[in-house]
This record gives sequence, structure tokens and C-alpha cells, in this order.
Amino acid sequence: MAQETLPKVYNPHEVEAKWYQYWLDKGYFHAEVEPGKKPYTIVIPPPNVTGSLHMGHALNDTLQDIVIRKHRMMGEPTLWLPGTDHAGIATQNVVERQLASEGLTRQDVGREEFVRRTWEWKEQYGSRIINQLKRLGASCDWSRERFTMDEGYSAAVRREFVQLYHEGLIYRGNYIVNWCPRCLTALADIEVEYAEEEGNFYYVKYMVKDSYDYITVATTRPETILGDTAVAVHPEDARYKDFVGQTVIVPIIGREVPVIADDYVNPEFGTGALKVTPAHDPHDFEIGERHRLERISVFTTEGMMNKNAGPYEGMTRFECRDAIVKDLMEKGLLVKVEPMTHSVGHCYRCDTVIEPYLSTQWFMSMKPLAEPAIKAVEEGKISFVPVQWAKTYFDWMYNIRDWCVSRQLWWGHQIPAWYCKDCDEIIVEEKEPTACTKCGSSNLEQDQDVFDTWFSSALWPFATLGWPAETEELKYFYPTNLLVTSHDIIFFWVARMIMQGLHFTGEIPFHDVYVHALVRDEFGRKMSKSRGNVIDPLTIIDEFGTDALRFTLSSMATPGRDIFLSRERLEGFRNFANKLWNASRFVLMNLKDYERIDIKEFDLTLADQWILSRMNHTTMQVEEAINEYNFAEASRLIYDFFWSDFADWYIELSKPRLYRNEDEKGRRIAQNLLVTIMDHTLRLLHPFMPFITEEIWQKLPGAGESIVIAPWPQADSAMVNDTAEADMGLLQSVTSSIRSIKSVLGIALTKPVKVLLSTPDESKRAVLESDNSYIKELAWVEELVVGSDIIKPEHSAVDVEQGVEIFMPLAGLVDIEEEKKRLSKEFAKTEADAEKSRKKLANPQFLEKAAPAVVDKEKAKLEELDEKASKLRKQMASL
RNA sequence: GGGAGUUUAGCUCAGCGGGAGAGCACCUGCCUUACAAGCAGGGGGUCACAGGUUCAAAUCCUGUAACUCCCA
Repeated sequence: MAQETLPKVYNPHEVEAKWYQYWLDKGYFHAEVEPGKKPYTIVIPPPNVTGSLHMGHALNDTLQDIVIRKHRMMGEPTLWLPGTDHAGIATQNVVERQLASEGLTRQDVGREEFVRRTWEWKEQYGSRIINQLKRLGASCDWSRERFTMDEGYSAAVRREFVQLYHEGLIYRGNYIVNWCPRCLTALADIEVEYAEEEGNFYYVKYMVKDSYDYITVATTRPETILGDTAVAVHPEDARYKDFVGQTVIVPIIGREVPVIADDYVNPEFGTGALKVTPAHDPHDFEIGERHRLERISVFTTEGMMNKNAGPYEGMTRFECRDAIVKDLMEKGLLVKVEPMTHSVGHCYRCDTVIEPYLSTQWFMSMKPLAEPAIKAVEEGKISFVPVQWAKTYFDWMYNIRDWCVSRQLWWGHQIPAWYCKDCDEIIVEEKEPTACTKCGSSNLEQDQDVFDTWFSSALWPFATLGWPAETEELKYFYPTNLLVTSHDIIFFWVARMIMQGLHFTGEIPFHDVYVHALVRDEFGRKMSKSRGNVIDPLTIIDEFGTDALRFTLSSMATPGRDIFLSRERLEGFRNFANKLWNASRFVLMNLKDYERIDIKEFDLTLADQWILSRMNHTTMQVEEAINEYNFAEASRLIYDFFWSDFADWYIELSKPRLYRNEDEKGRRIAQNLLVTIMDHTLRLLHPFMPFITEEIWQKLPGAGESIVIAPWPQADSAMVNDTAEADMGLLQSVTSSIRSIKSVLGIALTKPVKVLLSTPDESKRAVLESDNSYIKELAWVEELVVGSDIIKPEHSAVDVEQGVEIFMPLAGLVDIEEEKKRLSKEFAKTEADAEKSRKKLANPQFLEKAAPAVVDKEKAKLEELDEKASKLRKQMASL
């Protein structure tokens, strides 16, 4: 094989684009229905079509890609189905901003033109995030890419609505909803984000009609006084008993309203008297229902005061608050003002203060849908990993409330409901009706609203596979195996997919839900565009390479802990990539006369047996870790094996065999093992670091078409060799000890020295003798003597490792005082350890109750420590 | 107000009933024919605090404190 010269430093940019294109050209990511084989499926959490890749995506998609690539290598028909979400409000906001830069509003251009422009925007920029996913190395089946507003998907959404409507699970009604006065739409309860804000608690007098009596009511929102239609007190509140049934006058506006008694009122809170505004508060709305109160809305949809606000008409909500407070004060109706922090709802898309607002909307009845979805998790058909998220899921599901699914937006799935203008009939059909089903009139108008985006993404796992059509793909790939997501959308998305999946397909949409952490900035804050603290993964990829980013994220993906991304970590894993690169350079530079042999037919050295044992050991552990979705553990195992075992020890030990010309057989075995281990480890690592592993693997002799489709490494338990690991451990300890003595005493590592090893243990002597070359090579020892009862030569440094006394004559090498210092330190440490152990063993309870194996281990440990200590003491005395 | 999580070396984090670990940073010595993005060695921790369970607690339980998140 030709000797290749590789650059000293791995350059990710040259290889990443090349291999990604190669993989695409070969069609490796495409999954076909293969009857008789068990498929493996993940649907991607579809990023917003307006989005650009952030660290959350990078983590989310890296973890999915790891699992997907592993299953693909295992030979399963593996589908990772990609796509994007039309993201109603977010996308509409983007296009509105674009219009604003031209000095236009969406109302100026009209709905049709606005939607046309949005599609145009989507065609132009919608593939941005898809291309970014490709840079991340995501091995999605791009031929199956879906968009939540493409034709087939839209048909699925219509089916969802029409079926639920006819099943009575969807209804239309006039209720209090969360209204965003900027987006001009209703929002679902979970789309409101609450924040503690400094506000005031205003105590206001409500005069009793024809009396000088009054009730003081406390409120944080005095502007809603204008919509008050009652004052409520608790039925058992003695203070207000006589007021119930009387009429009070709403300040400013002069409306006469009743004093009512209702259990909802908390007598402890404020004055114990509550002003009731059924049109502007969800609780007040319910009180209003119970007492048949009038609902008076005082705001416009834009959050301005309407004509019901009388003198305040035209003011904003906030101007009105100030004006009313001033007027109340002037009229002597304001008793006092107390500062108070309270929770204020904000739009999760634009952060505007939400207004509870009376409005006619479509709602979904959630209880009947939630029941089977709760059961599926309780019965273990769906598992959350880590399990504690199941509790979060249950809490929400048990307290679920009806879902407002209509949105007053233009971008989205328009609701397939038509209203007959002649007879008011509501017609809900998948196809646009031509005539009213009741009166036959053709004077029909479609509902102007669209669905909540999550209404459509709830169908994602099966609508992407063709539902409602019973496609081959749906039958084969559904239910999917795994959903990977972050905890912030368990309610928004995961729970709703489970509900709709069970309702519409009769099956769970996925078996496992792996919930990963959020990626935060260095201060632990959620990264967000509005905070301006986003670390762009593309920048990181440019600087460190995709593989380094992926490996960093997977290494930090410990269940249940958020990730604070740091540059230092990225550098560390970039260095790991470089280590891989250079180890492979070493192997490739030393393949002169390489010939494939069957290593099982030759006698393997201890180092050979050891590295094979470690490799198979590691493989088993990695397999287990990935199956438990413990990506950090899997990454660590591969990192440690490759760097600490293979590079630091095995490669070093292979050098003499490669460089010495006389030992052709030894060289051949070493070459074969180096190639075998590289090949095996690269395959194990490929799901984590796809690019560098392909680049190196392709250079190895006997490489196949691509590592992407190379077989996933199987552990061979017959190769796990405890004796080899123990023997090698002894040699490593002795080697390290000698290096340490040299280093501490200021002797250069490369200075050749004489070393004597003494142990009564015959098997240890055998190991030290037969493989003394390991110690000689790695600790720069020119003369090594092994014996059973060696007397310490004068002026020697001493150490004891695993019962082996190590002597290094220092004649002329070093100041003996240095050695005394080193020894007494070593002795003190050994004595302290021994003392701890002795104490433990002196405890009769321990001997009686602890597991025998634990006691034996402790005894052996103490014995060794005692022996070491006594030997060190003896040597110190003789110095 | 209810719930969840976190607190381990200077920093970022593993470990989660039986000998305190890694990477980075720091100190010392090395360009030893793969790698200075490296090699060898070293220092550094009453595992937040207080109780409890246990022969044995960083690890399990209870409480306290600080920080973070979710829900109302």
C-alpha cells in the first residue's frame, strides 16, 4: 500500500462537504419499505420554516442522528423523516416585518397577496434550516421531507378537524381567551408566558346605591372597572353579609351592579370583596356564568379603549389605567395604593401583554382525548427518558383544559367551516361545499381563521407518512420508535401527538420519548434571539468542525441537566478529533508491506490481548449506554478507550515491532491489530463523529464503500480477557512508578537507568520478565532485573506497586535528600490509607454485616498497604 | 401558592451505597521519527449546610440555604 502523507492537523472543512455529498449521491439516507425486516423510525421535531439552526437544534438533531446512524449500521431499514413547520405567528411576523420595511401592513396588501408573499418567502428562505441541518451531518431521508402546509398534510389537518367536529370533540363558542393585541389573535393557555412584575394594588370605593355606605374593592387592573357588572364576596364573610343583594355604583361610569355571594372569592385576599368583570377575566367569566351577569367588553382588539369606556375611548390600556387612577383620586374614591408584584401574561411570540378577551373561537374538548393518552404512559406503552418527565406530563394531562385552536392569522390552515349567510347553518366539510346543507343557499362564507400551528403538528408522526391514506409507509414505519425533544414542548407538542396519535390511528405515535436538556449560555440563561445571547452553531462549526461540535454536545448530554456551553469544552473535543487524526496518520505511515492476516492464527502478545479485551469491553458498554440513551457515557467510553488505552499505551508499545526490521511476523501482527482497532473504533464512533471517521476509514486498507453502511461493531465476549487486563495493569503501574520517580527527582524521562524489581509472587515475576520490554521502552530503562528477594542497592529510589518493590539506583544521578522527601510523602499517604482501612476492619459490625466479598477486598487492600508502608519505612531508614 | 431540578477541584461537568474522578486551567520537565490541538509527571476537594437510616453515605431519607425551571 502506498504511503500517504497527511497534514499534521485535521482540517474538517475540506472533508465535510465532500463526504456529505457522497452520502447523498449514494442514497444511503433513503429508507425503503423492506417487508420481513424490522424498521427503525424517528420523525424529526420540525424546526420552524423561518428558523435558523440554534444550539437546541444542534443538540436535538445530533442525538437523533447518533441513534439513526447506529441503527442504519445495524442493517435495519432506518428512516429519519425530516421536515419543517409553517409556524403560524412566527412566520407571519417575519413577513409582516418585511412589509413594514416597505411601509406596508398586511391589511394594506390584503389576505391573498399576504399569503402569496409568505409562500414566496418560504420558497426563498425556507430551505435555510434544512441546509444547516445538512452541515450538521444529519442523515435524514430528504426524499421524504415534509412541510406542515404541503398539500397532503393540509388534507390530513382538514380530516382531523372534520372528524373531531362530527365526533363532538370540537365546538365553537364565545369565551374568554388569551388575546394578543399585537398579533391580533387568540392564543392557547400554554402560549402565554408569565412574568413577575412590579405593579400596584388599588383600593377603590364602590358606593352603595342611595347610601353613604360603601364596599372597598382591591384591584391590580383599575381600567377594567369600566366593564364591571358585579361585586362579589364570599357567602360566609360576616363583614359583607348585609351587602349581599344590595346594589352598588361602579365608580366613574356610574353603572348600577349587584353585590353577589360566590365561593370563588378568597376572603383573605385584598379586602375580601372582588370586582367582577366577566368580559376581561377568566374567573370573573365563570362567576358571571353562575350569576347570569352581563359581559361588557371595554377594549378593542388592538388593546385600545372602546366606546363602552366612555370618556376614555381611544386611549390605550395603559393610558386608561393612569387616567382612571387620577380621576378616582379626584373623586375621593381611591382609598389607598399598595405596591405589589403580580404575575403578568405575555405573548410567547412577541412578548406583548396578553389581554383576557371575550371572543368567539373554536375549542377542542381535551378530557376525552387525554384519558387514553394518560393510560398509554401509565401502562408503559410510552416511556419517558428520564422518567421524571412522565410526572410533568401527568400533571398537565390530569388538569387539562379545553384548547382554543383557532387563530386570527392569515398564515396557516384555514378552518374548513362554512357559514350560510341565509340560514346561519355551519357546514364543516373536508371539501368546500357549494350549497348550504340546510337551506340549499350558495351564499356561503368560509371561516376566516386558521388553526393553531400545534393543531397541525400534533399529526406529525403519521401525517408525514401519508395519513389519512393507508399508505405502505404508514403501515411499515408507524408507530415510530423514538421521539427526541426538549422539555419545553412536552405540553405543546408531545402530549398532543400522543392524544391525536391514539385517537386517529389507534396506536401510540412513538415508544420512547427522550427528553434532553436545554442548551444555555455561559450564565445558564436560555439562549434566545431577543436576549442576544445566541451562540450560532454554524460559527462553531466553522471554527471547530462539525464533529467537534457534535461530540461536545453528546458528551454533555447527561439526562436531567441543562448544558452550559463553553469554548473550553469545544476545544477539548476538537483536540480529540485531532488525536484521532494523528493516530491514524501513525497507523497509515507504518503500513509498509501491509498484508491482511487472520490474527487468530498467530500468537498474540500481552499488549495485543489486552487491547482487544479493552476494545470489546468498551464496545459492550457503549452499546448499553446508547440503548439507555446515555450519550454522555457512550462518548466518554470511546474517548477514554481511544486516547488512554489505544493511543497512550498500545500505539507506543507497537512502535518497536513496527520499526524493527528483523521481526517481520511481529510487525505484521501489529499492523493488522492497529488496522483492526482503528476500523472497529471508527465504526463505533461514526454515529457521533460522522465526517472524520469516514475520512480516516476510507484510507484504511480494505475499507468498504462507506462507513455509513459498514456494520455496527459487535462485542466478542470471548475476547474479553481479565488476566491480560490484570497483567497489563501491573506493567502499567510499574512503568508509571518509574516515570514518576524520574520526574519527581528531576531525572529526564529519556535518561537511561537501571531498575530492579522484586516480588515473591511468582506469576507477577513471570509477567515482569516476559514483558520487560514494555517497561524498558516506555520508562526508558536500559537494564531491568527481576528477582524474588532483591536487597535494595545503596542510594536507590524506592517504590512499591501491587506488591512489587521497585529500586532505582541513584548513584551520582540525584541528591539523596530529594529522594528522602519523595519517600516520606509517599509513606505518609500510604499510612493514611492503611489507617482508614484498619479502622474499618476493626469494626466487628462491618465484618459481620458487610458482604463477604467487600470484607475480603478490604482485607487484601489493607495487607497490600501495610506491606507497602513497611517496605517504604525500611527503605527510608536505610537512606 | 404548588411542583421539579441543581449545589462535587479555580472553571465546565461525570460518578449516585463499599478505595473522591475527567477535561480545561495551574506548576515541573520534555519538539522521545503520529500528534506542542502533543508527551511524561505533579499540586489542588470536611462532595452546599444540619440531622437521620446503615456495619458503611458524595451517593438513600428529612430539613435548611442558594440558584434555575415549570405550573397556578
